[in-house]
Amino acid sequence: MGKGKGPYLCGLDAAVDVVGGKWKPLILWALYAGRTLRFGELRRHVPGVSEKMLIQQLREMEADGIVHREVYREVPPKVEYSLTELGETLNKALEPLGLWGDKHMERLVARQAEKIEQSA
Amino acid sequence: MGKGKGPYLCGLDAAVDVVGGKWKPLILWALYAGRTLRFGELRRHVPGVSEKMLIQQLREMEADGIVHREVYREVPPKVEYSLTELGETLNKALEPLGLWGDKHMERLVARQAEKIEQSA
DNA sequence: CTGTATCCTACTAGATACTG
DNA sequence: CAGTATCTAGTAGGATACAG
Repeated sequence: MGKGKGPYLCGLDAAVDVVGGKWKPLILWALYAGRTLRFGELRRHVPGVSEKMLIQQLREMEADGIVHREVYREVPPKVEYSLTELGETLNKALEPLGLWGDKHMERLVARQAEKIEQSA
Repeated sequence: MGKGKGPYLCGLDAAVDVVGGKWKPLILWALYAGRTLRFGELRRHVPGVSEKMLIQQLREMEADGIVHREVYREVPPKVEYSLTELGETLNKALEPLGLWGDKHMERLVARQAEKIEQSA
């Protein structure tokens, strides 16, 4: 996401461009409610993500102003990630969507199983 | 989206898998609030979309149970698309996100401009 | 009018190895 | 610990032509 697709046509369009993709929802979820995590911790909270993808997504979210990156000049290095105020407002706006997903999870999982089956 | 990425880890993860991608937000927006549109009308409401992509996304959304497809056996053919009840609940859950996008549109557009510049 | 079929490209994302 | 670099595979998405 965030690939530059021409002017946004509505707020939803713009917002999905910011939160969409395979990893960003999980990152937002991991940093939920003021939580602060180090790079390694965050990685463990997002199962299956590679270092490269995690960095890439974090950098995009940082540039979008929703993630804050705090570097401690120590040895060994320590970097902490958290949501900015804007990020918190985004997470608030995502709450109903998350609840919707929880509520209809079964149906969505079933549909997903079909798709995997088809591609096999 | 909807590519089969293993089990969902949270509701937000599942929901974004359903609404994510380049076109689905615009389709949901076009069918907002009980609106019913024919294929050609819908296409005009989603600028730049190809026939192939529009069909593909609609089929996925139909399979996910959020879009209803009504075929009229006439000549020339006529097909109408609308949201199901589940689709309407999804749109309701997306409302805060759409508002968030509207509110911060300027910032997001600016960030988007940077990205396009970089890739040039 | 509403789709299908085919081919093609660009980008997303994974694996692996390496660095301050 | 927290990244970076490179190489590669898979997939989203686009162009075009055709069909019921």
